[in-house]
Amino acid sequence: MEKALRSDARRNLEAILQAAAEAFAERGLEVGVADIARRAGVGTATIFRRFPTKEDLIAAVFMRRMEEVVEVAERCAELPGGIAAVREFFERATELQVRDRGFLENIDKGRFAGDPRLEALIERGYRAIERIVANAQAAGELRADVKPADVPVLLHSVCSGAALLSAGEPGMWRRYMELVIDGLRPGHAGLTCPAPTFDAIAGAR
Amino acid sequence: MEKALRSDARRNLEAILQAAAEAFAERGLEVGVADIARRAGVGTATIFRRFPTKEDLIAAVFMRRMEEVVEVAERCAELPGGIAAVREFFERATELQVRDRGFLENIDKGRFAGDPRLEALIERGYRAIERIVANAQAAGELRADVKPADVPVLLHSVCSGAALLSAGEPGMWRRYMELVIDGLRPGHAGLTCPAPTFDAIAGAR
Amino acid sequence: MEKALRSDARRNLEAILQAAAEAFAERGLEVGVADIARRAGVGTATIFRRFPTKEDLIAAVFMRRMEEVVEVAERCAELPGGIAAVREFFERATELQVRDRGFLENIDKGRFAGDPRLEALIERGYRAIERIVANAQAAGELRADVKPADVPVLLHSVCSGAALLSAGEPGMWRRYMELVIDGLRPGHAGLTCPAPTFDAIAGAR
Amino acid sequence: MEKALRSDARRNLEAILQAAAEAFAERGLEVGVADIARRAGVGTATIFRRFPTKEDLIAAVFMRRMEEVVEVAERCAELPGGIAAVREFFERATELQVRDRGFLENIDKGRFAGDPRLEALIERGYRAIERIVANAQAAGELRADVKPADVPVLLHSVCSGAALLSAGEPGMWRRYMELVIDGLRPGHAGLTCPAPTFDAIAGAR
DNA sequence: GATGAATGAGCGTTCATTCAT
DNA sequence: CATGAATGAACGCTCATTCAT
Repeated sequence: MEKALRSDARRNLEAILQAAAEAFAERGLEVGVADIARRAGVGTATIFRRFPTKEDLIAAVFMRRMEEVVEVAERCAELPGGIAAVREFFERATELQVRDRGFLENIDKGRFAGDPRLEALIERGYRAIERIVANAQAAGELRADVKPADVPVLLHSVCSGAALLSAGEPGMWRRYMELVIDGLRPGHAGLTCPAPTFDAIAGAR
Repeated sequence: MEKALRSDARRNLEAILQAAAEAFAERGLEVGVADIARRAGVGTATIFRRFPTKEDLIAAVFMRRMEEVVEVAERCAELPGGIAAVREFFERATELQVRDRGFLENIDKGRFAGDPRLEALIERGYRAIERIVANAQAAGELRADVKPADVPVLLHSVCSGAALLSAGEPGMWRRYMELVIDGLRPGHAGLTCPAPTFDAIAGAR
Repeated sequence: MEKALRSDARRNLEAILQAAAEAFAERGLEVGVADIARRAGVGTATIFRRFPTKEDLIAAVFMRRMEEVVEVAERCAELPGGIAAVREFFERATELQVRDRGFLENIDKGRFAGDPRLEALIERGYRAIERIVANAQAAGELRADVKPADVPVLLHSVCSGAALLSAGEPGMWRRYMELVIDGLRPGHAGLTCPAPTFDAIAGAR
Repeated sequence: MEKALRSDARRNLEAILQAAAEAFAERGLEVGVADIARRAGVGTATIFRRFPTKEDLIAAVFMRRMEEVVEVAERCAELPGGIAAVREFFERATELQVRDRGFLENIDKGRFAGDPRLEALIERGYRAIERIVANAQAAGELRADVKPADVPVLLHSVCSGAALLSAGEPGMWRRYMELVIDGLRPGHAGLTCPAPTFDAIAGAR
């Protein structure tokens, strides 16, 4: 159970998380803690009181964004099946990630394999993705040889590719999302490589 | 004109580039110069003699890899047209990049926009890609609304996505390459977002 | 407006400036920042918090000493005119500079021409020197062909010369000051070389 | 006895000394050995073959210039006595030193107390200065309370002061030399501080 | 003997983290 | 509890000096 925070403390915590989220998103994970503190209008020590290491702060920010992604997935899992739900998930999730340099770096670095809260959250996301995939495949609108674990991989693909252009062309991610989605439709030759499992994704790095 | 190097110097230079390439590939661009020197069996100053700054070393290593990629593209541009040449390019290029964290970081950071030698090299790559795309579209095996500038973006997409798995599953990139290639085949609905130009890729970051 | 410093910070700042002043005075400007930190009983980063570069620390120490010199000049400008005030200025100023290797090096290197606070301070010094010279010449005790800009040059002359002996013979500077002052008295043949302006002193170097 | 050098070696040695002399004069003693080697058109190792340490090279260059100064002194000691010979020495010696940053730095740092060849040379200079002073005092044109050891101190004074202006106003040293010489004429009040000995000059530092 | 490449100790500087107020 | 000052380990880089060719 989390202790109840005093109201000013809660406000500070929120300011820190928001400042960190902005800073990491804009400039990547190497922004200094002092920069974040300045943005949040607090002292550095206040940050370290809540987050014993910078890593912990990164994880918290990452977790928040990941929560949004998982919620998107869960909402999409409730949609009437079909490729439209897959596309909806890619759209919403890409929108959340493509401008967030820190988030993409976190994924690239493959961190946070050990955090149980994060793992539980991701587990929820996986379950939702499984339903999205199952629904679309049941509707015959998603090729059968695609597996749920492909989805986060392809999502990251779209975001990383589109991020190359996102500074100058903010909406360009949609183009690459569409191209990838088109590859997921039925009617293609079989894949020559067996599917990974979810477990392989954040694995040994 | 480059001066001929003494044999020991040439050996050391090669050792440095190889050590740096390995280190950057395995651990990313933040590896210390001292680590690289140790790996190469030389002193740190030996590195700085050849590469006045760490940035220069990074650029040299990046350039080497990029040369390989461009050569692959040029070779594929000579192949009999069709989607097979596109696939061949993606295969060979992904193979080169997917295990190289430093290379992917360089792309993500959009560096080296100002280096004229690199820009000339990339220009060559773009020309080759244009031919690959034109050939495949002439053969009716590549959807018409795909443009050459999409290729480097999609290549980076495949590599970034597959990199998530490459530690544990070294060959998995092929799966995602195939999925993306399938999205490039003709017969899909039109893309809702106009194509970027090459110039937009390494743009304002 | 300068923010008020916390008491511990103020103490450390003072310790740093004093340690730096001593170190530069004794051993010249090439003393390492780490040496100064050790002398001051602080970590190196504490120095860099207040002085972003070593150059800034040097400038601050230089400025402090220069302030003392300028205050001496202003005090001497208030004295009843005559050569005695000139001598008083040389005495007090030489006393301040002759044991300070760092200060003399700074003058020799002609640095800090660009710092506006320093230039304003030096301007004040020049104004005071002009008064000292005018008073002494009005009293007929200073030769008429000496100009104000000669004073800082001659002061540096005395200090540099006397510094050769100051280690073994701490009071010897007085001898050379007297010799130089004697050269400033009226009754000598005219100088063959026109006077410089203040502006020429910290000029192109 | 010096070994006879092969002619190319002698040429190299000369080139090194000249390059070093120029470099030290223009930019001070902190110029890198590599810079000097480049200027001389030799490799760095060639310099270190002749001069085991940079210090030794500095000493050799210093010695050469000092030889010129001593020769000037000896020539002036032969002139018909009077203040004119003193002035002639100051003129020639200042001309040699005022544009030579390295030389002045060497004097300021008080080095080379231990080199027997240098000490012998300086001894010769002292003897010559003693004669110059004695001649001028015998002629009644130099104040009696000035001692020979004052001369090198005052010479350095003139050079250090005038060096402040020498970049922009190359002939300005003459002005300060004249002012100092005027202070050496008879007819001034006695000095309050006893004269130093030659031994005190390069003493404890 | 001459070269220039290699060296490693040391520099100024940064930053996540701890401590005193 | 919040602050910002202090810390020291680590970084990129330089240079007098040594070594291999």
